[in-house]
Amino acid sequence: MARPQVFNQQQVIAKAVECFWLKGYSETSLADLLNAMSISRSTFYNNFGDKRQLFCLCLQTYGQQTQQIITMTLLSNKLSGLESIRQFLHLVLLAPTEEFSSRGCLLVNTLAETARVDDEFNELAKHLIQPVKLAFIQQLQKDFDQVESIRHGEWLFTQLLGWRLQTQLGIAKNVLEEQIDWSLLQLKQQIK
Amino acid sequence: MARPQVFNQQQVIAKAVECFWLKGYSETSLADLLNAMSISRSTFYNNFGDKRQLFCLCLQTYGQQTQQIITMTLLSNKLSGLESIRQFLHLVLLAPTEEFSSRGCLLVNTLAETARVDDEFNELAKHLIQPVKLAFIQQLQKDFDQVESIRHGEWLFTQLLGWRLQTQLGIAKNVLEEQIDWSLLQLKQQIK
DNA sequence: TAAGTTATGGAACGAGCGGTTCATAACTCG
DNA sequence: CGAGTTATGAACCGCTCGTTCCATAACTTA
Repeated sequence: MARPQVFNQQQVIAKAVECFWLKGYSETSLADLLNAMSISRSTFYNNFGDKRQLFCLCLQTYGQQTQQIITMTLLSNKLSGLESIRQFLHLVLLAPTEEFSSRGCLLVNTLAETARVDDEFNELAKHLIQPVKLAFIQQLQKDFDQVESIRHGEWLFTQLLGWRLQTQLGIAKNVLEEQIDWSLLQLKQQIK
Repeated sequence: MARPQVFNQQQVIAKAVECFWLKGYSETSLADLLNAMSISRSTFYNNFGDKRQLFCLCLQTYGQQTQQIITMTLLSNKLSGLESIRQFLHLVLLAPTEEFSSRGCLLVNTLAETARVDDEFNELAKHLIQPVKLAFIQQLQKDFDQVESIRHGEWLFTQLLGWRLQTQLGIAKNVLEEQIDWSLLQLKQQIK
């Protein structure tokens, strides 16, 4: 009875994610989005509300993909706690091509961009990145008690934030790898 | 022969720094600046060129102040290498009031905001923050050889970036202090 | 006083922004 | 076919942005 949607919803959202990922929320104009998504202005507003709503949707989509990476690496339970964390860090920090790693992480970028400026976005990003920290803590509980797992998990999370910023400043991959290995080594030496 | 400048140049620049520090470059409007600086539109353009030029000036001013903190703490040479680094970190991360520490660091904020978006600003911020990393390395050379000083200095610098982000996300001061102490402890244990 | 410099307020600019509206065309299915 | 839904492009809105210009006033010094 009705004309079907011609565009692939997920594909179009993926394009929007890429825009926001590349330039951040405020620097991404509607023209940028429409161009990348290859839809008309009208279709945009009919389907996605407005720019803010689309951005929230993009954050959530990105968050889900992050969840999948966590599930694949951190929660697969094949490796020891620290080794699964190492695998995760390698996957998100070292494995991507230069073009991708220079984008950083959409959630971390959003945290930095919207801090002190946009509470709604900031809270959402903060919420969506929590699973990473929690997964760290969960893995560390294989080797440490509750209190130490939390302490070390939060310590690692802080470093992850630093590394994500560093990848955008153009840190050399081998330096980054050394730092990751060294940090994990410090934790390994704490295991009784 | 001429009417003297009525406003205090340094004071007015300090106000501009505060604006950019609070909301970042793009979110700070000219109206915000004029209001905070208490000067007219015309005076603004006559004295500071335009918004971009003023921002560069603010970054440099902030960089100089950072230099002074470095000189006071890191290069005073009264303490051991690691202890002077601890003093520096305490001063910039723990000592400020909640209102101040939630602003983060103007240079780090700028790095995050302008990455992938504005090369000129990004390069300038990157340049102005180098002294911090170099001072770390310089201090570590009291206890480590050249190669290890560089490695550990860059590692600490990465953590500083993470901590600066964390302070904006509202990390508890005591957790932050624990992390700093723990990181420095790891380095201390490396001293032969 | 007169010349020269600096500050001021206000008007106006062009451009870009996000968002709305509308008429029209494309399409599916009863 | 015709009802109902979806997509489209173009025009348009009001707003804010950074920036420029100008006439005028305030002030110092020769």
